[in-house]
Amino acid sequence: MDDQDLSPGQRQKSSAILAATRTHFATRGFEPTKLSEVARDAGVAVGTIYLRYSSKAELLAELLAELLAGVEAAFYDAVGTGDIGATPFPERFALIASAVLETARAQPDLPALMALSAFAAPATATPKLAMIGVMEQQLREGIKTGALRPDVDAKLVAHMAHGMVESAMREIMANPTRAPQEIVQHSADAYARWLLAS
Amino acid sequence: MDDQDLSPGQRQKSSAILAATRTHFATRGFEPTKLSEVARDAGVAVGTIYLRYSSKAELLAELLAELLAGVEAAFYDAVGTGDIGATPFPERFALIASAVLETARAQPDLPALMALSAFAAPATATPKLAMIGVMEQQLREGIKTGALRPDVDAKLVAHMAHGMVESAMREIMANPTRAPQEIVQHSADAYARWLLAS
Amino acid sequence: MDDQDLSPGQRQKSSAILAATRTHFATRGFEPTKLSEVARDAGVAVGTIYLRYSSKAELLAELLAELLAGVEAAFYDAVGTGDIGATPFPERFALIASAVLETARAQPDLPALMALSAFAAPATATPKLAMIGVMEQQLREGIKTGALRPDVDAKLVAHMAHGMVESAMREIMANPTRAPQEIVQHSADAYARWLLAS
Amino acid sequence: MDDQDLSPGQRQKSSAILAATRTHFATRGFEPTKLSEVARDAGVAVGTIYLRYSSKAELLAELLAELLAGVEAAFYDAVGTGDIGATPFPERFALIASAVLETARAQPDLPALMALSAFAAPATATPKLAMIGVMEQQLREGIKTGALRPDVDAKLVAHMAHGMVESAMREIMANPTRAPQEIVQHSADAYARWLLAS
DNA sequence: AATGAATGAGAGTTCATTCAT
DNA sequence: GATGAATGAACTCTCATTCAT
Repeated sequence: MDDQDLSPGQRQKSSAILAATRTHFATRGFEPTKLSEVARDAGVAVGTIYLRYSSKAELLAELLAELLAGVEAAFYDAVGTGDIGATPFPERFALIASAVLETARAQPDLPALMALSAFAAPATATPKLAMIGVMEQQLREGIKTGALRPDVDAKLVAHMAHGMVESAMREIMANPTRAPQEIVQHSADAYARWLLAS
Repeated sequence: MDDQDLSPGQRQKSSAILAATRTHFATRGFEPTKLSEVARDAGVAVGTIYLRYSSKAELLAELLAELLAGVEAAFYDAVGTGDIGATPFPERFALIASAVLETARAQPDLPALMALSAFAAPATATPKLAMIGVMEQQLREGIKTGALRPDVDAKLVAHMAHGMVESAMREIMANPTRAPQEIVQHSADAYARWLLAS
Repeated sequence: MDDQDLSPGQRQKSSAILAATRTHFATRGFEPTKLSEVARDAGVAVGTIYLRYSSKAELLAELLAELLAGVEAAFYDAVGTGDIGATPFPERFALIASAVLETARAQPDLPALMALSAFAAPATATPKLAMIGVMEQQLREGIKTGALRPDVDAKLVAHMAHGMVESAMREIMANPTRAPQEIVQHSADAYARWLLAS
Repeated sequence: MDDQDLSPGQRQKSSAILAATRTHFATRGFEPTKLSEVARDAGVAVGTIYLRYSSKAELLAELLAELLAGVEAAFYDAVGTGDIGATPFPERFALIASAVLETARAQPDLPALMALSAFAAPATATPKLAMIGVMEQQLREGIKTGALRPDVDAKLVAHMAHGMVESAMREIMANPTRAPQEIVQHSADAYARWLLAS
C-alpha cells in the first residue's frame, strides 16, 4: 500500500496490476471483473495482487484514490496553462471548457470507474469531482467582479455547465467523425451567452 | 415472452417479477442481484421466472425494453400537456426542461438501469434515450422557423441541453433542501440566452 | 438444520452427508477434509451440503451435537441393561466397564472427532463426556453405602478409571488378536481390588 | 538435516525454527500452522526453513523425532533418580507414577503433537511412547520376582496404568486447584492394591 | 547461506439454472 | 403451470514452495 520501500521491479508490477485492474473495472464493472484475468493481463500471478492489496475491494479503493489524485492534477494543469486568473471572461470560459474536455478525454473511463465506488473498501467515500468545485469558484469570482450575471446560483450552474460538457463529450466519443473542438466552441459560446453580465 | 395467451394471474405474476427485478437491478446492479431474492420479493418460485424469461440477461433485456417504452410515453405526456407545438420559444424551453425533469423524477432509477444494458441479452442494444431525440427535433424546428440561432449543431446542443438538466438533477437529488423548480428556471433561462435567435 | 419438514429423500441425504463428514473428519481432521470429497462420498453435490449447513464449521458443530446425543443415549442404554442400581459392587464394576467399552466400541472415532471441537461453530462448546459423570456418581453412591473405600477422591478416580479403559481400548484396537472381554475382566478386577472397602 | 557441519549460528537457527514450529503445531495443529508465521517467530526467513527441512511434513517429522528422544531421556532420568532397580515394589509404583507425571508435566504439549504424526513424512511412523514400554518391563520384572500378581497381562496393564495417570493428569490440568501429588498418591495406591501379589 | 517476493494449485463458498414432483 | 431442492461451474482468497538476488 505504501509506495515506499519498493524496488523498481515491484513498482512496475504494481503499476501493471493497477492498469489491468482499471481496464477491467471500467469495461466490465466490479463483480464481473475476475482477478485471475487481471493478473494474467498484468503479467503477474494472482497471489502477487494479494501481496499488495488485501482484497478486490481494496484494489478498487486504491485505484479510485490514485485516479482522483490524477484527475485533480490534470485539471489544474489544464486550467493553469492559460494563466486563467488574468484572462478576461469570455475567453476564460473557453479555457475552462477546454480543461474539462481535456481532463475527461484523458480519463474517459472515469465515470464508469467512479460509479463503482460503492464496492470500494469503506475508507474511500465518493469524493466530489474537483472540476465542479473549480468551476463554481470561477463563477463566484466572475460574479463578484461583475463580469458575470449575479442572478444565478453558482453551485447549480457549475453542475449544469459541467454536465453540458460531459454529455457533449459522450456524444463525441460515440461519434468519431466529430471534432472535439466543436465542444469547446459550443460550450464556450453557451457559457458566454448564458452567463455574461452584459 | 409473449404477452399473448396469458391468464390474468399469469400477467400479474409477470408484473411482480419485473417490478422486483427493477428494484434489485437498480439498487444493486446486475451481478449482485440474486434471482432467488427477486423471486421471493415477487412472491413466486425461482422456476417461475424461468418459465417467462430464459435467463437473467433476458430478464434484464425485457425490463429495459419495457422501461424505454414507458419513458418515451412519459416524456411525450409531459411535453404534450403544454401543447408544445403552439407555444412560442422562450416558454417552450421551460416546457421541455420541465418535461425532462418530470420524466427523470418519475424514473429516478433510470440511469442506474440503463447503465446495465451491457449485461442485457445481445438483442437489446443500448437505445438512445428518447428525450434527447425529442429535444433535437424541437431545436431543428426552432431553427427552421427562425426562432433559434442557426449557427449551432442541433444534435450536439440537444445532448448538451440534456446533460445540463441531468447534472442539475443529480445535484438536486443529493441536496434535499433545493427546490426542483430551480432547475426548470435555471435551465429555461440558460436555453433562452444561449439559443434564442435575437 | 431442523429435521422437521424434510421429505424422506432429504432426510436420507442429510444422513449421507453427516456420515461422509464423520468419516472424513475422523480420519483426516478438520482442515484436510475437503467438502468436495465429502459431497462425492455422500452422493450429493457440494451445493447440497450448503442447503443444510451454512459452513464447514457448522457442519462439524451439527455432527458433534448429534454424536454427543448418541453417546449419552448409548451409555445409558448399556448401563441400564444390567439394572445397575440393584447390582452389588464387585459385579457393578464389570457392568460399568462393559458399558464404557461398548460405548467406546460403538463410536471408536469419538475421541478424534471431539478433538475437533475447537473448529466447530461457536455454539458447540466441548461438553464433558457423560460417561465420566456417571462413573463419578456410581462411585459416590458406593462410598456412601460403605461398599467402596471412603479415602478416595470420587471425581479423580472417575477420570482415572475411565482413562484406564480408554487406554486399554486403544491397545485392543491396535492389536486385533486380543479379545475385548479381556478389558472388561482386567478393568473390573482392577476396580475391585483398588476400590472395594474391605 | 544433519546436525553435523553446522556453525553455532546455524545450529541456533535450527533450534529457533523447531521451537517456533513446536508452539504452532501444538497450539493450532498441522494445517492451520503457517510457515510464514513460524519463520517470523523463529526470526528467520521462510526460505531458511527450507534450507534445513524439505517440506512442512518433514519439519513435523523432525520435531517428533527430537521430541521422542527427549521424552525417553526425561522418563529415564525421572525414574532413574530413585535407583529404581533396588526399590521394593509398593514404593516402586510411586516412583513410576511420579516419573510418568513429571515427564507429562514437562511436555504438556506432547499429546497434541503426537496426534499430528499422521501428517508427518511417511518415514516417521507413530512411535510407541517409551513410558508404556518401561512400565511393561517393570511389571514383568515384578511378576517374575513374585512381587506382583502373575495373573495379569503385563502389556495390557501397562497401557491401563498409563491411561490412568494420563487421564488424571488432564483433570488436574483443567482444574488448577488440585495438587499434582494427588495423582501420584492415588496412582501408587491404585497400583499397589491392584497389582501387588499378596 | 539467507532472504522474501513471486507463484499457482486448490480450498470454501455462491448462485444461475434445471427438472422431478 | 408452479415449485424449490439439487446441481456444479466459477469465483475470491490462502499459503506451501521456489528461486533470483
